[in-house]
Amino acid sequence: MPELPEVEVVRRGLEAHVLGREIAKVDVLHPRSVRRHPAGARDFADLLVNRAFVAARRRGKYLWLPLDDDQHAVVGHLGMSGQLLVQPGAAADEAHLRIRFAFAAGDPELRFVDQRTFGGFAVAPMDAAGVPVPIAHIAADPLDDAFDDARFLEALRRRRTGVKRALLDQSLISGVGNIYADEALWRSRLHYARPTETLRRSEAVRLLSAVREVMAAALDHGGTSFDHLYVNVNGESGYFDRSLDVYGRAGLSCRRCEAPIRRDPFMNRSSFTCPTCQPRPRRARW
DNA sequence: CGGAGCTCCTGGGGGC
DNA sequence: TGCCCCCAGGAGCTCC
Repeated sequence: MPELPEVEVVRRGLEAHVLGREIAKVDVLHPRSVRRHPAGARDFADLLVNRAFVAARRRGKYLWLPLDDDQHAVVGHLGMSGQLLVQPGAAADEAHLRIRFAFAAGDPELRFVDQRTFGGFAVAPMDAAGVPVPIAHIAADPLDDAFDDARFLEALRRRRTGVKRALLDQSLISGVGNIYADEALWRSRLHYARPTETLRRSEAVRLLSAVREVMAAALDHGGTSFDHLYVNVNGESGYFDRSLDVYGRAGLSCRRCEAPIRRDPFMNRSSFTCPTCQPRPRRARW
């Protein structure tokens, strides 16, 4: 389950391996992987052949590769299980290979492998700022220079929802998934059901700092992975679950106070909290 | 229009 | 051993 730091590692890999190379052939092996390309798989491939990627960019967990026509980009999301692999053409196809990008100069080729097919790609026009139109509505992520702290803190406290829901809302702040939301809330000692409108400014500031710390720590380790499905662009698995303080630690003791970590159902998934460090607010909202 | 809930998908794992 | 069901999750969509 790649989160922002893992996607950044993939972006760097793409930058190193696929830029400036003429695309010779694109095979779409599963239609669902191009479902965000309305004109279909054939059109997706035709728009890319004889073109080249000139950059590798990211916003939140979205990646895009601008083309040498200066107008379009391949844009996509890895979803839960997506991997971008740089592989020799002679390597056997992976069990869940969905898209193959082969280059005129030969090896290596780029492969999109995705077991659960939540991920996918499209060719889309870019807006004046160079952002693909389909993702122009996504907020900046907290590691982006363009992220406006003051504006985020204001918008957060104007919301009328639980603080974790707000963290997961990509129109407010992008790139925060379930794992890092729980980690950042634990660090800042906030319960997921805390109503956003009751957050003191200092608490909101602490929370934003914690989000950045969690992401930065993961990036330092070359991307976090808690799932064998996650593999970086070179196919090497990152592994960093020792750094997790609460996520997935139900019943284990809190690293701060030793109380047993609890797991609660949350939006058809889970939230992990320390009942002592993160007491449930009297007026809970989620 | 903001907020909340549903849906897509696959394979690992537990229960029986 | 085999079958069934639950679970993981981002984000687009729909509904109120």
